Amino acid sequence: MSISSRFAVGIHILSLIAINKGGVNSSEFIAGSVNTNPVVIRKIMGMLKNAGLVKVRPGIAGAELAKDLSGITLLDVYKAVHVVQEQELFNVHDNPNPACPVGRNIQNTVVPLLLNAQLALEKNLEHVTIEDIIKDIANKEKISKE
Amino acid sequence: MSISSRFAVGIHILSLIAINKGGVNSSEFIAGSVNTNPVVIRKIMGMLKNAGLVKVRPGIAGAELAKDLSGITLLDVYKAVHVVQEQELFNVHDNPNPACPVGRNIQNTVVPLLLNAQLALEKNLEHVTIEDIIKDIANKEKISKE
DNA sequence: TTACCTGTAATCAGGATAATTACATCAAGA
DNA sequence: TCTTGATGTAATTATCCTGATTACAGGTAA
Repeated sequence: MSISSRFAVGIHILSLIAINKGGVNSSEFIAGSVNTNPVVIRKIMGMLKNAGLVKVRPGIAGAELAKDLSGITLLDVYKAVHVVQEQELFNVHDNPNPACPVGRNIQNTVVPLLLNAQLALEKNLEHVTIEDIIKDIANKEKISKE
Repeated sequence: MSISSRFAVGIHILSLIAINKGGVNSSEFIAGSVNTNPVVIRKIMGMLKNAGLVKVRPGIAGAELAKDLSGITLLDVYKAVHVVQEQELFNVHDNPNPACPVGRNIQNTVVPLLLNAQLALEKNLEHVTIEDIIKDIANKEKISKE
């Protein structure tokens, strides 16, 4: 099991739009940087648009950020691209045997614990913004030029 | 995307073995409580055995815990049943374009952040033991009898 | 020997992913 | 207005994982 790369691609897209501000961020241009098909980019871009992170219009080439860099967290992206259903990171078997003490209690016992773990993950993602990513990339570029 | 229910079933199995201590925990018995096929149980049991959490022997009915209840954490179970590959909860697209400043840095920038989030999840699981689960089940049973 | 268990390979349907083709729709310039 | 080139989306495909199931090899004890 692995969380879809849509998430990482979403981060890539937003970072690229931010860094290439002024340039024309068409789906083909972005696909070239991500190294995938433009349709894949447009699909993910649609999700980012629905989440209010990005402005795109049919027929007009290019995309812009709809929010300030520092106002977009990785959690925003994660939720936007629907890589994990709400409260469903962990799958729990259903229909355990109600005639068994373990069977009839396991769900109520385990589900809150797993939700808690999922929450810990998501809280962590909330503390990083696209601005942080951009700064890190700029930093790495600077270092490599030295 | 969803993390395989093997994890929840693994917890179920260990809890059942603990509570039914003294009884014969055959794969068929456990399957009856989980409500699945005995082969599914045996496969997961094999993983729990490889991880040193459980003792089972070919030909002999029943399984026992190989460790103390309080010494088995949810993280132990999670790792035992291989629901998430080491350091691969998040999938990152490969071969981004090295000719692009974002493309050539995105992996080195994003991977550590995602690993960090995965670690937050796993740390959380480490703080809960099978003993906690058993106590919670016992508690819920007691309440429901009142 | 018989009966019953564990271990495991093989198969199957169902669902998700990522890539791709095809096409409808829209906007702007010649 | 017509052409060009972009976005939006449906449909298809190969690949992979899951969970259930059948089948059978091998172990253990009465």
